[in-house]
Amino acid sequence: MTRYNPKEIEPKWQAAWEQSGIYKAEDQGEKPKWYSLIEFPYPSGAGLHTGHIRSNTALDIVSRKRRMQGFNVLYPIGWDAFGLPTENFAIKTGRPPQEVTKENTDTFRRQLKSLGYSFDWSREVDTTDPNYYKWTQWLFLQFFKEGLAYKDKININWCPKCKIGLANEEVEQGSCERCGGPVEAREKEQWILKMTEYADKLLDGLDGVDFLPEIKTQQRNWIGRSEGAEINFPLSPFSKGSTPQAGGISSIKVFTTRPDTIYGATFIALAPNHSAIGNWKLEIGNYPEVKVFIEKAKEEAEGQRNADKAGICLQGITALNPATGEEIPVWVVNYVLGDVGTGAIMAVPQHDERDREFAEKYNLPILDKPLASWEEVLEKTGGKKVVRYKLRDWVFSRQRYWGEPIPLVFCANCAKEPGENSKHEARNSKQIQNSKVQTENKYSDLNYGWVAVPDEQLPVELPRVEKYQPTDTGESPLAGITEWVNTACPSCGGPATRETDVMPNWAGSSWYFISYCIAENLKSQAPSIKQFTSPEFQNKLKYWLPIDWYNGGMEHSTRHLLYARFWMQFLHDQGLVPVAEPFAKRTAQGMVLAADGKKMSKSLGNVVNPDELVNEFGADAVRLYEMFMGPFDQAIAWAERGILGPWRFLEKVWNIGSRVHFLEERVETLPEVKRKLHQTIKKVSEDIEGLSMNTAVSTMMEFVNMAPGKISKADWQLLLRILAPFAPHITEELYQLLGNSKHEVLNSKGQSIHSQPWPEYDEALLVEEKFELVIQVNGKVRATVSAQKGISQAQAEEMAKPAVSKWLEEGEVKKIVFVADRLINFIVS
RNA sequence: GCUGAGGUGGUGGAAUGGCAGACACGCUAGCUUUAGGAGCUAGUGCCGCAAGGCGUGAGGGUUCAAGUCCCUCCCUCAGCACCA
Repeated sequence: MTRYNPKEIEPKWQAAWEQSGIYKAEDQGEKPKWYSLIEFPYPSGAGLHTGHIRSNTALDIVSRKRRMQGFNVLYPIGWDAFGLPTENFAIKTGRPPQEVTKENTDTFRRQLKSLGYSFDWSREVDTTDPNYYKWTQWLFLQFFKEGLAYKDKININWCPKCKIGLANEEVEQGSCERCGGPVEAREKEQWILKMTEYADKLLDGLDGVDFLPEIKTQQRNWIGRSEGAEINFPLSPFSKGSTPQAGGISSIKVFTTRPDTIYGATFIALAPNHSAIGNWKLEIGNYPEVKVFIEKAKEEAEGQRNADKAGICLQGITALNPATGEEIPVWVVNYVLGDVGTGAIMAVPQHDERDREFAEKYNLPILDKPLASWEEVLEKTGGKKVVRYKLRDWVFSRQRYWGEPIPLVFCANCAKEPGENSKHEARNSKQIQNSKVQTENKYSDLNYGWVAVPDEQLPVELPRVEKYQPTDTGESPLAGITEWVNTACPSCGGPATRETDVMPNWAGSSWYFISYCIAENLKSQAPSIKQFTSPEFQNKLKYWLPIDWYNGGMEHSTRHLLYARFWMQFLHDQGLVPVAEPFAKRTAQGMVLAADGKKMSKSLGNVVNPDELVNEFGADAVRLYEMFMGPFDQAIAWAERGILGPWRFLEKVWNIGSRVHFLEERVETLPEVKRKLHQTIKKVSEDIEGLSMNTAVSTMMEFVNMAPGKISKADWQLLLRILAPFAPHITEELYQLLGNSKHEVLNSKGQSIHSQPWPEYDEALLVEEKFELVIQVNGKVRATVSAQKGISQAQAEEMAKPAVSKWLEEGEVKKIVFVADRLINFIVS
């Protein structure tokens, strides 16, 4: 008998699987399809980390189980390789990011292969490959052509440290989610995708998908739909010293989700930065004090948020409650936010905690007025129903180098006479009206003169530059390459300039999951609507979509996951993809923390290196440990010696499985072992579906602990099969050792354990004949006795009494509780 | 502050209202001439020589029976955060 030596068997089987192509997915066939997906990794210079292994292994197990269950499985892999770390590395070392990326993906590929994942490597994609991003660019142009990409001068979130503009989704509590530094507002012209147009579809789509509830909650919060009304509160013409037309303004527009409470509205509260205040300099009697208050409130807002409520009454300005006709004062308060609603509220102390707190502090009236119907209020006040969203449009430009060039050209000549872009502008003007209602997002005229690069000129390739350093002026390094920037207008042929901003790193990941279905075609075909809608593309998309199970990190709930859904909703509307919701099911793994409970990081020196682990213990032990270490969805700290458990387990499996003659000597498995085997098959089958990988592994451990010398060769192979998805190498080796194939190189699909059917458990064998009857006196366990299942209460009493006579004699038996096949409880007093 | 999920040995963690601590790490003792993070056997929640008692964040309750259900409180994590 040889020792268990993963170093020898693992590379051997990895090569054999690759050669035989058993993990290659077919694009059609008799079998039902199954599409498993993990988030394709960002190939950082640090290499694969333990978190990747956790996610990849879990879905590898699911995928392998599905293959054994007879599915045609697609489990693909690729590289999300655009992004800042690579670019920053390039800046530091002066090496082209293309070269660095190649090195990093090579490392990742080697590491992933060393872990024995059943990826279909023939569909590998790389977002930085011009043959990939020509399609990313083409898809962006579909948004542009439909008027869903627009350029506007807006205040963006600018990270001065990264020298990059950020999307709302990339800002966490005023800080850059990447570097943690403070984010400032900066006015810039940006390309923006009109994600708000899809707010309702993104919301409604959640109803039909199987996402973790917390992911749905996060998305709903992020979209933040609220239905309410906008109501104008006119300025009072009656009030002394007040005018109905103060500073050219005759009313204050408020947004409320509770128009029905308007009878209780006893004052108007404005945000400190409400635009009307500046126009009332002359009318406001106490303007100097108001100004001081506003300055203070702005300072506070930058510091802590939960400052005590405070406000100041605008003397000389009085509004009318349009429902009651009563005069009410107008206050500026620190608890109303300028960027929410209209920046003005009708304060109803009776119904709103915050208004009440404020009213009590300043002795403002609290009116217990009756509620009205929405219809009545809207009619009476001339207000209108409004739906508002927290979701903002997606700022899509980045002033950096390492991203997809935005495939647009600016032509001053074409800007003069709109013609080419007429459809686009017609749509925009229609949306301008909608957007006023919805989000106040105005469209500028900045799209005039922007011309799409024609399909046949895609990709717009990222030119090699000498200097990757971003600039403080907020211009992309590409802006400095005049020979690239200056080009001919595709529309009129005149001189024109290219857009020099690039796309955010979320662009390539917004559609990569459909790219896997058509990976081969994407490479060879030039992007065009004809190609994309061809049967060649569409049949494959129809076959594979939606993704049956997508697993990834919780941190992507409001970024990648929202963006990807938005792209698919849009592409579905364009008739380009067969489903609107790409992910039928979404789960998330918990983080793998370092042994010290902190995040693994280079600077802390607490990173666990997968290469060293695989080298020391083998891929199977690493995979098994990461599944065994704790509940899948929970953050968990790496334990130095924890891997020894799974390692010893695999040694036990090896010791049983490699003594073939022993297994052959035992013709029949002992009954209790057989029962345990079938219980194990059931438990493992179910646990995989619920991602309860830790208990699946422990169940198999229990079984292997009782199996030595008691199991037949045939039954042993059932254990190997349910273990195979977890530990694919050792199980393949042991399976072949039992004489299932004479070849070390698999030359047909049937010879691998991974192509064997998933074992079914025998329901009849699960049932135990005996059980331990628990005997309690007054609810306390005093004895147990082995009994036949199905015994009656009388039989149980007879068996139990002698065992607990000592306690029964202490009093009189008042009551007996009997739970069949479980326990008997004597109540004595 | 609100919402959700949690709090179980020295550690990671198991437990359809029915023997709490499965499985694993660690530890203790013994065996084995034992290259190796070895292997094997026994033990390992706490107190107690034992009988037994006590034990799932704290306190109360329901129940023959509570880690599990209900109430109050404390703490941890996640999400939202003055969203009108």
